Amino acid sequence: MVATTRPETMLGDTAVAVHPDDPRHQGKIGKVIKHPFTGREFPVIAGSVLVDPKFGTGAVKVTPAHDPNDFECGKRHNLPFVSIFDEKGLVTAEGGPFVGLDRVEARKQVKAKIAELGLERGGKPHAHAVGHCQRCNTIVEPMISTQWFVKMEPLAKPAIEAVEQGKTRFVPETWSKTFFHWMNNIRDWCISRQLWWGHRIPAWYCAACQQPTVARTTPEKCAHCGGKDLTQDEDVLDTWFSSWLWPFATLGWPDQTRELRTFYPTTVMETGYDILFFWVARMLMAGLHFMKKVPFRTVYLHTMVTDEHGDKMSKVKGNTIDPLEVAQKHGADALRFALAWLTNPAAQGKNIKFSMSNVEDARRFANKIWNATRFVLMNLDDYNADQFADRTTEGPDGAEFDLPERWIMSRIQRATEEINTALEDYRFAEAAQAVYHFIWNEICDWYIELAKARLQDPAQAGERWKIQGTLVTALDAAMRLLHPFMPFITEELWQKLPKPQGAPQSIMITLYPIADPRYVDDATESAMALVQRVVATVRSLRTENNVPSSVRPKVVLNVIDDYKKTILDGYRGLVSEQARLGEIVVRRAGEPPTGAVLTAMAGDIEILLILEAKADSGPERAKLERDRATLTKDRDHLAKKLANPQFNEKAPRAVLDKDRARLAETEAALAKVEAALARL
RNA sequence: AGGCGAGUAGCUCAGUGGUAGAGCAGGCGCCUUACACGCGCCGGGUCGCAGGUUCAAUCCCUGUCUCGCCUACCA
Repeated sequence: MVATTRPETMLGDTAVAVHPDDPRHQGKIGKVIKHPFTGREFPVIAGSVLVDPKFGTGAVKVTPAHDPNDFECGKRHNLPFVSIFDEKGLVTAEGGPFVGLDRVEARKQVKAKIAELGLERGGKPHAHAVGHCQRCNTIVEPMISTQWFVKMEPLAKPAIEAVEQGKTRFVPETWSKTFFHWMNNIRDWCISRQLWWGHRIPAWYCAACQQPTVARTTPEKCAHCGGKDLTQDEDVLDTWFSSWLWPFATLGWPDQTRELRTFYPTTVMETGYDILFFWVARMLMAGLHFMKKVPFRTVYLHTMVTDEHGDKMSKVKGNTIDPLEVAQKHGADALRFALAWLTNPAAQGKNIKFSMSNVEDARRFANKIWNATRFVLMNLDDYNADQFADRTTEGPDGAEFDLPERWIMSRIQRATEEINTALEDYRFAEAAQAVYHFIWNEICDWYIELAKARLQDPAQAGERWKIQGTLVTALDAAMRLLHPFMPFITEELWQKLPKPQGAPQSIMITLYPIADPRYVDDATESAMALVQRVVATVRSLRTENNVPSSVRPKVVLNVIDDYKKTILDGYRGLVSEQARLGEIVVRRAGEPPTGAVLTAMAGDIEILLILEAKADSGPERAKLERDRATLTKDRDHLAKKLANPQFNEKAPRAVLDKDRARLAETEAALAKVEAALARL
């Protein structure tokens, strides 16, 4: 008794296989079976590969001409290969009484005939794995036919060696494992395709001797018998069979063109990881075979772009996006930036979940850049680019520029460094995010804001050209850093920026920024960080306590060291402007002011906001209590850590010093919070 | 079944041996003369689970669970 999901194929059976160790079927191996319909006689064979004794009845019918596994089995056991379907899916003469039936009809009738003869032994539901056409869902019928293959092993070997020797490397490197696994187990490549268009296979069959003649041009006569009646193979070549020639065929090969000499091999091949075998590995093999050199030195593989649910885009499913439509709606820059933002080196099984909201975010970013540039241009009426050309952080008198100018110059270098490093490592998302952060959070949120009031202040007219020049410098750097990610808007805006004599005609031919260590300024950055911290804390205090933006309260800053006093004293104007304050007093110590006072801590700096009248102390108390909880937790954690003798003994000096300093700061801040709470 | 990955804030994802970050989403307040495609502020995470190594683990090791991808197979 055998089980089958496809009864109709029994017409082509030429054996029944059982497992050699299966006690149920021991005596049957070698016996001959008579086919109930065709009358054909065939053996019961022992098949340890094909048969899983735990599955079904432990006996399997073998149809070598219509099943890939049975085909292999048929070769192993020298079984006849009986084709029971023709190319239209109709039963051939081999099918005996069923001849001429469509395969679907044949299935019904074979089943009925089995029942009629009393041979049916029941059935049960079974999830089968018969192949279906992806587009029309028709069952695919495996059949035997003559097709052309490329012998892959001799081609694979040099490619494996090239990767082993590092002539081509994968980014991320982990893909070389997958590559080796596939290449070491490579199968011959079937290049025949039964499509109605494409390059016809250059093989001709002789009517006289049936032998194939393979030639570059249409042959006059059969290479074997000289026969003149030749017919070309109907099949066409697999598309990848021409694609694997891409790296050199596109450059004029087989002619030794200038382009071929210049661009072969190329540097980076970039594609989705699903293309690794289809194309990348094959280009590598073809390149080594025809050009004797690898086609590219680096293969960058990114994850697949899927829809927002993580489903692979496919025309059949209808979840594809049309890049041209997206570009039409949101701009090519937005589309490009959105993809860059999401593109990091491929981790297997992960993908880029592409959604329109990413494109919309990128478009907002483009809008932001546009407006920032507009602001700068609006303030350049009296600006002379040539005057500023060689100045960056100090004036002709040798005097340093003001804090914001020195700060953004330093930040330009940091951003440039970060972006370049990320790009060199193929971490495109990180690079894109770094540009975004630099432009939005540093240039727009801080530098432009710090520039505004000073540009309008008649008392600072002498500073004006420095601020203007620095704004232009920052935008110039920003546009050039962003250019690979948003080529169109950056060119447009860059063209509008004032430039000194002799500047390049297009942003495309400017140099990509390189960090200049001369402008990296740690002291300036930490001073600015202090200003930012105090401003942020005051803003938070005001917002949480509903102090309207029209009110400009006086503030007292109690600091615990001279460094902070000097910095905050020196930049009271900036703090006052950004935090919308009135008078600012910075002091080392003093009695807490009486009356309507709001208190908050910026690290260990105590901020006392003095109001006309104080209303509800609830929000202030809640915030101070939250601070107290956090600070207490931090203090306990640090104290416990530092009390551990093994920590003191084994931890690096720098870590110890840092933690000790942090404990001291935390304790000081906590004491001030406690005092403020007591006063409430 | 074998191979390869991933599990971190509501979502999408960064990240580092020294007490966690972004974008978006959410809440509150603002038309503060570049931008409401905006500005300011706020909330939110025992970094899948269990062991181990270490002075110290989200990060290293082992096991485990879940999810995904690739390859093979499913009479």
